[in-house]
Formats: sequence, structure tokens, C-alpha cells
Amino acid sequence: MDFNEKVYRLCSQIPLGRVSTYKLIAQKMSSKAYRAVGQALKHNPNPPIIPCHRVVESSGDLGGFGGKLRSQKKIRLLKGEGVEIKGNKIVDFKNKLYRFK
DNA sequence: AGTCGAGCGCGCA
DNA sequence: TGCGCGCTCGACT
Repeated sequence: MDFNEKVYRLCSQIPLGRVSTYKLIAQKMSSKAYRAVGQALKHNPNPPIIPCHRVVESSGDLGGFGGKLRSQKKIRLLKGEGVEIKGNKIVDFKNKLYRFK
């Protein structure tokens, strides 16, 4: 089980209308390589299977794909899934946060 | 309170 | 082999 495979697995476990954070994912795999998680998702080998756009920063911000990158469409898609986004922040982030039980 | 720097793991040059 | 990244947190200001 490679590092990024775990990441992919966890991401795919995120229910519809929920989001998660890099930190939680890293902690779930007993690592503190938060950035590595982001990189793994960035390289994302299975776009349709892995909802990388549901993974955001722990502060509730979208992260790199929201404000910095031009991936505004992902936000649009995310909204369509039930995750409301205001600017580059997630509305009721804590409420929608999925903790990988 | 806000800013700065370090540290993790993987991918690419 | 070395550096950067879709980040996070602790320490200092």
C-alpha cells in the first residue's frame, strides 16, 4: 500500500456533500506529510474515482485549486454536490467535514 | 492577532 | 540527487 494509494482510498471514502482536509487524511494514515497528500491528489491518477476537489485546507479554505488555480469549475461541481462555497471558503465547513470514522 | 519558518513524503528535473 | 508543492502548525513579533 503506497502512500498515495491510501490517500486515494480515503478520498474516495468521502461521502457526497461532505469534505475533508489534508491534515485529517495524513493523520488517518499516521503521517504528518500533509503536503504529500496534496501532491498525491494533484497527481491524481483517477480523476472520476477520486474526488480530490472535496479535500480542502483545515481552515475551511479551498486550498490551491480554488483561489490560486483556475479550477473554478471544481468549485462549481462541489456546489452541485451540496457543498456551498463562498468566495474561496466553504460554508458550514465544520458541519460538512468528514472525519474518516 | 498576524507573520515567518520549518518539516513531512512523493514527483519531476 | 535535489527541489518544489493543491499544507499545517508552532514560535516569534
